[in-house]
Amino acid sequence: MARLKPPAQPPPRERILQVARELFHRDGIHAVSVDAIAAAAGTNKMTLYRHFSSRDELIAAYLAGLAAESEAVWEAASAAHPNDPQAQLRFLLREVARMATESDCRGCAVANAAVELAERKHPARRVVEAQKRRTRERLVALVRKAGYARPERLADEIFLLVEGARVSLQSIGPGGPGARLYDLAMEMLERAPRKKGSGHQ
Amino acid sequence: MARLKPPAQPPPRERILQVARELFHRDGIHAVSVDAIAAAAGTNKMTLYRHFSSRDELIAAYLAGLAAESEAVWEAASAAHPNDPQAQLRFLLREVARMATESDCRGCAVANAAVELAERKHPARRVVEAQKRRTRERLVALVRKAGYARPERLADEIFLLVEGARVSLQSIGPGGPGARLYDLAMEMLERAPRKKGSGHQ
DNA sequence: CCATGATGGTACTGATCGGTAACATGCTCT
DNA sequence: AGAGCATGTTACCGATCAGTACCATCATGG
Repeated sequence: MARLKPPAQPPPRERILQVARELFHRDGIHAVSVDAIAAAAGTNKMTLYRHFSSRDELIAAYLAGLAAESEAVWEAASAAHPNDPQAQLRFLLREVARMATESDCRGCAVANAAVELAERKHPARRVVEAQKRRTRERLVALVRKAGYARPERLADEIFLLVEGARVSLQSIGPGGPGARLYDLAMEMLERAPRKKGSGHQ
Repeated sequence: MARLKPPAQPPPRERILQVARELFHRDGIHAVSVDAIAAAAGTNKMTLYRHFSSRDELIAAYLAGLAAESEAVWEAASAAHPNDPQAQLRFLLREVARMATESDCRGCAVANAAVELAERKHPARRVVEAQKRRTRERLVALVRKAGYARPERLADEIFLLVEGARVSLQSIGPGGPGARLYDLAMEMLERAPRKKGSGHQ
């Protein structure tokens, strides 16, 4: 008796999204079938299609989940170092650099999706573009808040370094230029000119 | 009479590779069937399989062709500005920056292949990795020849900027940070410290 | 002029996959 | 207990695709 229901397991929609997150990122979106996702989630295709009207919509939901995760990282940075944009930058760069040096990491799942989904009208592309735009804006804002002159320029520089590190991880491997990401970005932040009148060193 | 044979058209193998280059890059590797390539090349699947033992081998040949094309660009830079590594760097950066701002460009086909072909044992991955490694080495050599201190570091910085510009082109679009690629790289080259004793300004 | 080899064309197989129908099960709330 | 609803299960359809068999065509070279 006393069948415990709450701890049983999360509802199928969450399990499906969790499994999709892992398999899509690890094997590539086009390489994973809905059957495989449903099976790995401990359910079946029918239940999957009761929660997602199509495979493409599952992909879009997957990407939306990634975007939410990215937001969470930014908020974690803000929470860890409130009112210290320099420390937040270091925090974020440390996070992404750590990921971009793991040998089994497949880079940025959002950027990968953009590469895999070449059709310009794919519903997931809107999510991808929105997420990248948002990241760029947050980065610009943070760099500006840190007191740098030409914040858009410096932010874009960092943005490109990060994106480059994460793609090249998949082509040239973990020993490639991406291994220098943290050092390069940190030196860039140290050398970059501050806005005059900024209170920083 | 006098049927002209030489100008007729290149042999099917070349046509197939040419079409594969266009379609694989434009639509993504996994989105193009061998039927589509054969048809677009004005031939058929049977003839395709007489020249390539499998689809994967066609992909590998496609990537080998891209690598050869990349070599040609480096040699063009060397030929256009012999014994002027600075000018060669500008030449190469201008080329890649021009491509990375076209709205219909799908970035680096080699890097895209690495993203699309997640299986670590895919025969094409060897070609991808070799090409990227080669590019990195050439860039390091050129930067060193240009008289910079810390050439590996500066070369990797440029490498990451370029790679980042070409992926982000596909996610955030042509108005993204990649639009600054040329300016950022040029300023980086101007500001970077030279090896002491270097004859440059 | 005929043999040979490369190519074009058609048709097929076997497998995978997205998506759906129909039915069975089991939980929840009343 | 019973209604209702989400879920599990199986089977199926239609389409696509990699790869192959088989034959027709046509140029070339002896």
